[in-house]
Amino acid sequence: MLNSYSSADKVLLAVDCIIFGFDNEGLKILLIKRDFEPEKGKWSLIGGFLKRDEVLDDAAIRILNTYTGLHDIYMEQLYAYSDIDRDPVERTISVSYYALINIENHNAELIKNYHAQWFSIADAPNLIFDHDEMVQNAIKRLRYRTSIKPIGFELLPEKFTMRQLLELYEAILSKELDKRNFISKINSLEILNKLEEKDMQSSRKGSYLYTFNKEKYEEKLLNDFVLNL
Amino acid sequence: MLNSYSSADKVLLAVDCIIFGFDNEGLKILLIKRDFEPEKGKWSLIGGFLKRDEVLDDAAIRILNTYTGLHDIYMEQLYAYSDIDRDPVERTISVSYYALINIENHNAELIKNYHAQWFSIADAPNLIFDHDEMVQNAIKRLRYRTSIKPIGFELLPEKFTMRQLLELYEAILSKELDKRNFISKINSLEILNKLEEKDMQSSRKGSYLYTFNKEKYEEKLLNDFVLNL
DNA sequence: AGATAAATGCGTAAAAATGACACTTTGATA
DNA sequence: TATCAAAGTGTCATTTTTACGCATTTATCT
Repeated sequence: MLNSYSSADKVLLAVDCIIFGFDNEGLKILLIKRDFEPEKGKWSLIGGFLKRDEVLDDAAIRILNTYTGLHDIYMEQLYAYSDIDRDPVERTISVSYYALINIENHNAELIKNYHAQWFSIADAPNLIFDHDEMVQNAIKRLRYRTSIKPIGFELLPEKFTMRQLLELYEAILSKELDKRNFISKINSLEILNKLEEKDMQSSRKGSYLYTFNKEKYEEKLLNDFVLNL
Repeated sequence: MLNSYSSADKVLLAVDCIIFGFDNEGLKILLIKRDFEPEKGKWSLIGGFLKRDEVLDDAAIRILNTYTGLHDIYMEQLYAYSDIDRDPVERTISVSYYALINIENHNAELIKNYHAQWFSIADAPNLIFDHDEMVQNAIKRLRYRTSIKPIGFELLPEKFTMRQLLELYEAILSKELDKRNFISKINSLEILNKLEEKDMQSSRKGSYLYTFNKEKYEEKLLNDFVLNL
């Protein structure tokens, strides 16, 4: 009985996480200042190596937790990067994962302790290796996802205004949307609960707060649709 | 200067290729009868191991060539599969690639010598490991691709009839399409050249042959669109 | 009390896309 | 020359999308 493919080469397999967040200022990504060589002190995606007895999805979760304290984050696999010299130390293939999370919910404190930091997409620093390319591809995927699945549950606070949702979509798609049409399209998805309560920060009149209807939201997640914004 | 990440585990990295082809009979995939253990003699995707100094894209090309003699095939990366026991011999992560190719152009002879064989999607045998899952995901991706990029250049003969193109789309999407609407939608893409020449096999009247307008086709490949069939 | 500013809600006209549908043409064959 | 089988071709009603307009509501600011 065969117990190894002896002639085949083994390589290091890494995972890098692109974590998107959103707040009043716009779409952000979570980066860390690398605390080991090479490129120590430079900004990078949150990454680490796959262990021998670990599934990639789990590795992504573990690595994210190790560097940020974040847990219960659902990430999706994106792409495997394999340029020979992408990591100058040793041949490493890296599989990228991405997630959307709610910045407020996820304890800025903890992230701080771990030296992770949010950056606006627009003015993020240059990243090490091929991480900038990974981020660009992740943004592309995020845009696509936006057109076939509802987005927001993961990125907005529990209660949010229509304007916030609109601004989220505008930030992801990086284009302006007509408020009236946007509202009626979103309403037609039937994934929101309108609350009695209003947010009085934003204006004198105040704007109604909404929450996501979790059940309907998840139903929509299962069955792709086309959302034309 | 650091020259290894000594504490990290190394793993085998494989590539598996899902090769789609099309002929009068419909959409097919190319499989091989495994000539080594484990699962020797069973049907499987065309796969092999990444070499230490090789990029994944190149590995896919090399492996496909090794087992089928095919060359100059453009493949796209799909997904990395990493279940712990997906390969019973040794921990192996596999990255799947897929391609569309023209069955006729690619020399049935050569494929035969290499023991590779075309199977209709519908009645392909069960495959080893997680290869069935890989195929299902590739079909999903192929359908998606169909809705945002033109397809056919890779799958049809140089000259083809509208009916052939229609049947290709029907095979990929596995649904019937209205001939008249299909033709006008395809024409609106402006990627076809209508020839003077007719194909007289198909009917007494004969049907016009078309070729792809390579330039416009590739322009469309760059800029995604939405094709609603 | 009145002005203000933003949110909301209703509406609609024009443009675009979708989808359903049927008859004519053609060349080979008998 | 009548028949056949497949190719080829256009119209129109409906729905969806888009781009706006505008009157109303309401808490606050003066």
